[in-house]
Amino acid sequence: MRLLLIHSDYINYKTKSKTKIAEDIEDKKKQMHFENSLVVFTAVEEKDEENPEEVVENAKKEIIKVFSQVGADNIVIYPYAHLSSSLSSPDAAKNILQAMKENLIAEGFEVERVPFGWYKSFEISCKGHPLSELSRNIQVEKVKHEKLEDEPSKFHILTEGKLYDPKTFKYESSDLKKLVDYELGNLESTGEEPPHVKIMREKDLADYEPAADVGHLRWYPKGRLIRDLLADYVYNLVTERGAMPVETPIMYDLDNDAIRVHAEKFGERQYRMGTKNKKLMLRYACCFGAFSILSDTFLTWKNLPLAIYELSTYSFRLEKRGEVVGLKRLRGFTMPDMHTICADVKQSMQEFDNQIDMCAQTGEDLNINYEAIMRVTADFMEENKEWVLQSADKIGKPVLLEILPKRKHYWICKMDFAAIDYLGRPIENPTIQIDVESGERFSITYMGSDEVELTPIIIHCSPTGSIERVIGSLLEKTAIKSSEIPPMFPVWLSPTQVRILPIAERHLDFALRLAQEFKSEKIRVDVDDRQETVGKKIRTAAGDWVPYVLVVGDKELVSDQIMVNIRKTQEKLLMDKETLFDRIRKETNDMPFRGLPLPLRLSGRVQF
RNA sequence: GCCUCAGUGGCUCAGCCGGUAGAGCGAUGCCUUGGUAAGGCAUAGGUCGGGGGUUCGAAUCCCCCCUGAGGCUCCA
Repeated sequence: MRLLLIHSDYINYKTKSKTKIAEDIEDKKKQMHFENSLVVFTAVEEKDEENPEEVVENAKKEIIKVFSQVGADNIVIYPYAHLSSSLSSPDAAKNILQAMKENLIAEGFEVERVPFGWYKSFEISCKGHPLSELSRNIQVEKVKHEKLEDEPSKFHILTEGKLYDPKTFKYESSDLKKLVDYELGNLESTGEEPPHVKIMREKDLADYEPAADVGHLRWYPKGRLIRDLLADYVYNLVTERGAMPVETPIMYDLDNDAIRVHAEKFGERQYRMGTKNKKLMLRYACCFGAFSILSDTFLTWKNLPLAIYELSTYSFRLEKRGEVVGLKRLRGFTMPDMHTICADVKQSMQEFDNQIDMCAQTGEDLNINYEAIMRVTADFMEENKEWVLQSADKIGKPVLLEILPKRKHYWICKMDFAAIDYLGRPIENPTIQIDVESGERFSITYMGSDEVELTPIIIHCSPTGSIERVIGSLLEKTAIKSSEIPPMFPVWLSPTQVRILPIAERHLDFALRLAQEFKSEKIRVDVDDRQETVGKKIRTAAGDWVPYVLVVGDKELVSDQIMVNIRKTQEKLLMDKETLFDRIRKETNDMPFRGLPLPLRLSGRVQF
């Protein structure tokens, strides 16, 4: 419910003509005048119908609160549809407005309700003091009868084809133990901030954008580079496995039934917007665009399985304020999202197995330890027990298995991979889900081998999870490992891979020529040409987490050997440049490369 | 959204039982041309998150709002 509260010197209105939904009224209510009134312009919304008692109660409290602050004499409830783009039915609105009036009268207030469903003229004089114009959004809790009836899930630890009780299982991995504790609600909190938040700002990767909504970030060049490299990585990963990249719009029309029903599964967590004639939602995943393409594509059984891929820059989820944190939980985030059309459940299970391998691969490539949770419905487990045990076993270590007594989402089987952060809490990253609802809902069909139209099964898969969470996981890991190795990114993701420090000004030309050689080897290099001491420059390079720092002075001018500081091992080694080229090439392997998005010379840089 | 805590130069923070805003880092300028984690001196920079209130006087006390952190809950 939306309220606009105006403390007025006076208000008068006059009914003009009826609309189709007009209520019958006495003559005296056709024209009225009130003085020193708190006028409550009210729009009753669709979601209010779920719990009318509560919305009336909450609205009453809010009105009483304002009333007592402004010192009005009476309350005028004025139906005003234009405050909302998702109105309730007229009957529900009339009932709720009437209930508001009666409840307020019961509290001893003088209340009048302006007729509903009439075209009216009105004149209002607003007092203009600070509290004289207020708007309120009255929320209702979703009625939680579903929750109450839910049987709890059963949890097991699954390893080498056998099930164990999570409470008594002997954990070799402390990460898995932490994940299980979290899932079963046994995790005690430390009350600290996850370290990645500070690091992402200190290292000029990303920051909160105060001019946007909560949970939307600005990305500086270094952070942008890492995002792009990770995006390139996932793109290569999925296209090599046959997925076809597409790009789809970020907003969808809620008048489309399939979209509305799918969107409603997400409830309040959507950004809604509208134009004059349309109600729109911002996508919270790529599903909408992907399904829309697939339902318009003619598919036959020979095409399946078939995968399309999109990197959602951005997906939007209106997470609750207290849930939004650093890179871990955002309202605008970037998610690689692949949808695979499978002929039937059996084929989807084969694909699911392949995608487990792909997700596990990302953990290895990014050097992040993932613990896995497999979640299945009881029915699915019963029918496919052998397969579930085998698939989970592909992880190569114990996984947590959740068995849901009833299907309550669109999936019957899913696997989630989580990294564990510095504070021992999971960051959910890759995910695979077998979806048995969306094919039908979005009218996706394919021609079977006997020329009958069939509905496919769809797998959702994010091979890395959101890009922001991947970066968050990498940063958390640096904090966890900082006692063992100096914090740094993998070399292929390091914004500066090699930094050259000329000792004095006369070495600058040499340093710049050397830099060009690294550049042409596709290595991101920069030169610290600032008028600072070597000690200071070394310190700055350490702060920038540069993997290789080269000091060049008089000796290097006359020799092939360069003094190289290696961050990872803390060694200082003399080597020639070809040796270093090889070393970096080996370390960055087949990972994507992009050039340095910053000035080559440190003296030309700005601080963000 | 609810509960708890916080917001002071670009950054990290001190000042907070009311009485003219401080430091370090960074920035700028000058000196120093230096071989491995902060060279020296100087200068600039703040409506103390915003609004309202109490007071002769508010960074400091009170109220509302905004932003951030933690928890609850939910997720990629």
